[in-house]
Amino acid sequence: MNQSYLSLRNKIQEMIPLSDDEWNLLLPYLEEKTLKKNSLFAKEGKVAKEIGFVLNGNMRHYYTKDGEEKTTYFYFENHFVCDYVSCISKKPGLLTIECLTDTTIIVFPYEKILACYQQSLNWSQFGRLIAEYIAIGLEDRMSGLLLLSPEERYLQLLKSNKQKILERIPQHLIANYLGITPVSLSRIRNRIHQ
Amino acid sequence: MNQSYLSLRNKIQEMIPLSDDEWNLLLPYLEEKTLKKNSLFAKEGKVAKEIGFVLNGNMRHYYTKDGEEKTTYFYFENHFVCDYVSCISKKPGLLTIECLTDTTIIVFPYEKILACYQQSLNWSQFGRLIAEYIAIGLEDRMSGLLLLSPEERYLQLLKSNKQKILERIPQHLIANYLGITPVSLSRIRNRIHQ
DNA sequence: CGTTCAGTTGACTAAGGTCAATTCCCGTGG
DNA sequence: CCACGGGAATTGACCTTAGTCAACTGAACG
Repeated sequence: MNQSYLSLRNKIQEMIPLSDDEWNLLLPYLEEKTLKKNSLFAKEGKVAKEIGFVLNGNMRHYYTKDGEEKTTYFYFENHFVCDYVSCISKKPGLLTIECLTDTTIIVFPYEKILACYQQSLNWSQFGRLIAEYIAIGLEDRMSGLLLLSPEERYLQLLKSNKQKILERIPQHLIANYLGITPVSLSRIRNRIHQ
Repeated sequence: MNQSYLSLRNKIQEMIPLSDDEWNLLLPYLEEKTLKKNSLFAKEGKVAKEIGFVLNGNMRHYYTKDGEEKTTYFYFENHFVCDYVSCISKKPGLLTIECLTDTTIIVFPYEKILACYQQSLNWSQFGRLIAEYIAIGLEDRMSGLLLLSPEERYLQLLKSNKQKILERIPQHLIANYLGITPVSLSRIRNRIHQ
């Protein structure tokens, strides 16, 4: 069997048990794709219909306000990527998801996995766990914005286990992720390192 | 059957179908409680273990930073109330949930409904839908904080369908909910109404 | 008729944004 | 090997916006 698909199956099986029969409910709809650097996986204003799973490369997602981008998430290999809120609400998304490098992903239609949720208790549990994971991530992000100053958010990032972000993402995008301008991040760094 | 419990069952059945057998999985664990004004349903730093359903009264939840409260949600009758992120992550919550009036609620242990999720496909779908509802709410809140100025958040609240908040919540708590001080909200109102 | 608390108003402060100039870093071509 | 070009990062001067603190107003209630 396709090695890429196997890594997706492994990812899912870290969360729930999955028989071959259950896996075969989704398998026919999987597709491997390659996306060029700077291309978009999801676009603000469109209803998201596909879920992706990153095999390699990295991506970010951002909200847009008056032409300004507000990054809130980076995606790396071995993670799901999707404007999940748009998928589940079936409303136009606020998010744009962009490839920061050439990226290979597995994609499948949200409606197909929704059908799995409705046929299998294990799949349904998976649907719950994914939604819970999204909710936990959103609360983490929101509480950071609400409770921490930009400087505290930067310090928290330094202490966090998100080393991939610090290692692989350029500083002006990290600034954007922290909700500040590159100029401000530069000053914060200057302040911190005396 | 207890009329209060029926209104909970109706609420659930707006989301999923539920047989008597399925309902009976949860029923033994339901309990009606009355909470006094200013008492707490959940406390920051504790792992939340119960889900509530408001029969009447209202509540708010807030995050705390350096002794300051940051309100992000108000609860009214006929809604679930819970630090759901703490329940599902089994980690100490960031939220405190406080009664703004005397309040009657139905409560049940999270672990009991989790057991329902694991036994019944319908209940499992309910678990997914609840988590999705929470995620949608959190994204809405986060994107507002990220994309809108305090004044824009106030204008959005005025246009929204959250009339209950404007009608029943005092202005200093609305200011807190908008992420600003009562002083700033007063100035914004002054600006808007010329 | 005070007491209290929410809300308003004014003066000042703090923190990050904006704009522009400068420096740094790195890859490319002569 | 060196010079140049371009984007990223830094720095300085100034601006904007909400916060803070304090004084004041007004309505509710005993």
